[in-house]
Amino acid sequence: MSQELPTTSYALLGLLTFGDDLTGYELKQRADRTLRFYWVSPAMSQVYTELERLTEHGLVKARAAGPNRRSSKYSITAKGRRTLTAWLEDAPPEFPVLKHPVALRLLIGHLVDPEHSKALLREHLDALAARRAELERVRESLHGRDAPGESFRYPSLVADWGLEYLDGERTIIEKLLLRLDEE
Amino acid sequence: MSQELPTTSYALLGLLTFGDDLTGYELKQRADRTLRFYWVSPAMSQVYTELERLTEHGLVKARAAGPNRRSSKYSITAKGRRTLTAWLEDAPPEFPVLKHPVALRLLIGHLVDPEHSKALLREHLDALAARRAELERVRESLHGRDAPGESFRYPSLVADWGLEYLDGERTIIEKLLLRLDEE
DNA sequence: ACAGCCATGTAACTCGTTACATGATTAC
DNA sequence: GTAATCATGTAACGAGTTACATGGCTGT
Repeated sequence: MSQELPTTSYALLGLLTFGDDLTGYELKQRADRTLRFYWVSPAMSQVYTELERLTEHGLVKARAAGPNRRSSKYSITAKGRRTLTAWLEDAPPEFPVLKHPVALRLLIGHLVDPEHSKALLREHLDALAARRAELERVRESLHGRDAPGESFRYPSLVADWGLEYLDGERTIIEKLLLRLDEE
Repeated sequence: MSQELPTTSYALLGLLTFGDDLTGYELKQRADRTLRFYWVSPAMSQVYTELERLTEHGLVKARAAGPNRRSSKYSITAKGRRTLTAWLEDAPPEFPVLKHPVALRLLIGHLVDPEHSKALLREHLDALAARRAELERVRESLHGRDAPGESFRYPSLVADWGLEYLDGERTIIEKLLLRLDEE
């Protein structure tokens, strides 16, 4: 009863609980601004597939918006809200999964020149900074609606979490670079 | 030329570069002690599938060990070593992917009682501590072969990275809990 | 008129999983 | 002798991707 859909379905359903109706396209954009940092942002085609499945289960409902049946907006249903809440309350979360191509490469660093591993880590620092800037922009867009009780309270908490994670990673990499210099 | 196999294949191939030959079963065990923390530890059946594929590509070679053709050991070939090194040098790493069920749940925390979100985070602290203990045990098993130039230098660097990551996550969660108390 | 974005959807495919089947070896 | 662990493999499936096809809308 508590996890009969893939987690990505619940994630997308959750993005429809912020008070507005979205098209598939807009839902993908919201995923790019939120889910991407803590989960995955599904491909466009996957978003449509999920919306179809959620509709079949009665968890969302499409409303044709324009006169031309394009741009139909999806909204979460009462059943969808109940189902999502039950999932939150009953399904124990898995431990996070990290797929870290940089750590994986460092693991077998003995195959390449140490300078190469250092360059790898320095490039990762750049990528981290870029990712941080993206998330910082998202975080700023929530300002003003992020006080306790307001609609973006939780998204802003999670964004702060993400920012601190990225800062922590930067610190770790810098220390690793120092250790690699002691060769 | 540089990424014509899934990353998991290269990862398993990399685990065969530490100077010993392994059976599929032993390879899975090594993955559980290393890959699990920075990538994924593939299912047993997947390990055998990958070994088959790597054999087809000439990157590993099986040597029947016992008299009974069971327990055949796999070793990396010269071509496998060249291919893996080329992958390390030429294939630019993707940005890490984090699938974080706890962050995902907190994102839609407005659907549940704040006490529930706090319990979620406290349970996550327990899970983090357990994971840390596992990794700490792995880290300790590398002591003595982890000096610069020694075979487990890089695995130990990555293990330290993992430990610091887990410590950082703990700190972040503790701060989040404090902020949630200000409701 | 044309570029670029908005918008939806299908088909083929890959990765990786779970469930299942099977048997050898080791410890008690 | 029997339970646990070692060890290998197959089959069915699910989640999600890329590539492709299509067409509407907007700004210049």
